[in-house]
Amino acid sequence: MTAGPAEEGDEQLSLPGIARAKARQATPPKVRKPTVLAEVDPIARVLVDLPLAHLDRPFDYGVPEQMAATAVAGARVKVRFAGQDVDGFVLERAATSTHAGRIQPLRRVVSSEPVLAPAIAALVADVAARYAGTRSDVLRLAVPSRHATTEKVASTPGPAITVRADHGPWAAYPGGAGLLDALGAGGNPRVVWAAGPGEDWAALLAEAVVAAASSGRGVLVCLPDRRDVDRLDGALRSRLGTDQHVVLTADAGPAHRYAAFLAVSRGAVRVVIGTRAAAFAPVHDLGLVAIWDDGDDLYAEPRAPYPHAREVLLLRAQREGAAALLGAHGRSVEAEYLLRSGWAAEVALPREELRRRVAVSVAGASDREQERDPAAGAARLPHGVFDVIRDGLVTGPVLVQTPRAGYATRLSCDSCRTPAACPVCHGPLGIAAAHTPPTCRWCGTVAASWRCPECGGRGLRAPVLGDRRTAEELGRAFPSVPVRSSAGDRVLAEIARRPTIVVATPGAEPWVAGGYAAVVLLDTWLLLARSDLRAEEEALRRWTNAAALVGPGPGLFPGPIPGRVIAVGDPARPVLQALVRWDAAGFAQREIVERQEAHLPPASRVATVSGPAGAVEHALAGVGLPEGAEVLGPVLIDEGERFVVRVPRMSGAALSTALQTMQAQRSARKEAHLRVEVDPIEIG
DNA sequence: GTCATGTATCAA
DNA sequence: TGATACATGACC
Repeated sequence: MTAGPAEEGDEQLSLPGIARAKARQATPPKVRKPTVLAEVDPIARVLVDLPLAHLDRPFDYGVPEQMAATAVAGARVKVRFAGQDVDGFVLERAATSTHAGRIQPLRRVVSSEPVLAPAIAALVADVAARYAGTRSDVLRLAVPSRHATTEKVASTPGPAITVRADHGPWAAYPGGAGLLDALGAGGNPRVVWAAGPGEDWAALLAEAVVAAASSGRGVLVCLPDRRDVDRLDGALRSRLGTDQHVVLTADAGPAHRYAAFLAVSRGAVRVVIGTRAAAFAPVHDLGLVAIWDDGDDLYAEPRAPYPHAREVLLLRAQREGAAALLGAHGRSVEAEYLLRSGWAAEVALPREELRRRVAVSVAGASDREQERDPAAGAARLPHGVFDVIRDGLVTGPVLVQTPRAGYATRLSCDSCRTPAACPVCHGPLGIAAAHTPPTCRWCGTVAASWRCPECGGRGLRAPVLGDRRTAEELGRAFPSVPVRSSAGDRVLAEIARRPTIVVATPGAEPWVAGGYAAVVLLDTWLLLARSDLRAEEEALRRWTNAAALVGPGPGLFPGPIPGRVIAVGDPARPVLQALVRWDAAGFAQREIVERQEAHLPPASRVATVSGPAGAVEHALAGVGLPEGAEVLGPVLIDEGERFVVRVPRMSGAALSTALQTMQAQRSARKEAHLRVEVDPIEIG
């Protein structure tokens, strides 16, 4: 045994006769009290917070007698690891250790609060395995940082939930009542719910929550952003009061966040709603996981290992035997895949009910049409749109959705608006800086003599648009009507149902009780001009979400007529036809077929591996990739190179395991860190 | 990651 | 020969 600086704070186990002399020390050597270990379960298996993939496993520590009662499973502790103090969580207590070497005692129990429940420890391991990451990375996402003052306050459990679900809001959905009954009876149905247009989705979601909660089980709901969380929060308050559920969002302060977390982890509250991080909430006796609008990219965690809230919830439903509900106006490709594979059943409105609720049309915005109607004054608003706005304003507010300025700065033909493609590689043309010629954003070719392949035009236009300019145009066209704008950092949550023009960017559309009198979708070509693979799916999701805010049209005779939605764009595009037919499911099916042929998710499982030039290729060469794996690349990126690995969906777990092993081996060999992303939302 | 140990390398 | 640098493996 060697003396070193680490010796100073070291403790010893109760082995007699090993007292260490400190000859050179001037002060008399301190007599260390030998550590007496706990009588019952003297071993604590500790998950140590280390950034190293090859150390991502539990280590055994001795539990000193005085920590016998506090070092409980789930407690935060400090331990000595390789000579330094590090944080960890007690996974479990045990009578014996299988470790042959020396066993160090725990240094300190930071808090006896069991913040890492066994179910969450298992989930953390599942998520780490799924995303080829480490448990310590996932733990940072799953367990909020401690707030000691908050911890001292006891949590008071709310009374038992006695409210029964009301079947009324689900009446229009075949299978809706059955879903609520199954949840109320303690069953575990798995459902993809296509929320209809004009639906008060939060009210329906609240009934599903009430149904599952009334069976005595816990419920967890994830929503994309604060606004949607607030809506469900409101709906739940009117059904359950204020003390039966808790809201977990990142924007609450650390104290408030930790208090909410503790209320859940202590079992005082069993209904949790929140944004993506809430997917890890330690809800007791989980009976239902639900997610609203799972296609929203806010569900993708930007921190390693980049898990997606939908996948986290599905892993929990699987492991904890809970029901699952995926609700959305549109349909993500992944949700459609759950239906196709038979894992979930669909709950949707019948066709005739859809037709009663909404009528969608598409207006082409050709220049000729604008010439015919110069009085309109607004270059992007074809005649039909004015009629819809004018008619709608008779009874209520009209929503005008317009893509964000600079959202996709791809040039397009200034006469027919076809997105401009590079003549060499068909990449998107853009302008890098003012007064420079158009350049391909993929290969860098300067397209000085560009000519539109569709119409032969030579002019290019930059999409310099925005909600403000649109608002000005509409204000001139309808001078007697107030125009309000909702975008960016000035998002309106809700407006009153009176004649108003509301100009909003996608995702910022204000809610209006009773629905908009009409919805207008402008510049659809701009949303489609994005260059990534999910552009169409994402555009349809955004249009559908705006269009779904429509309420019944003016209904004097003989009852409500369908709410009117009009989109400005190319009526021939399949994605706009899907919108007209209100058939996001059909579009998702079509996407799945195309992606199967192109070996793209979800038909295939894809991972990207990036790192310093040369390192990635070398690393992948040494990995035992599953059968049928394709390695694509490299693509040069800022920090080096990136490869894409894809495998048949069946081999997804094997791919994750292989990449996790690769990371462990690299970290043991002290090789450069590689970034691995399994199922990235988009590549590039 | 830190720490301890082993082997290679070099000036004296 | 000893001092130093760098590689390697354990870490409970």
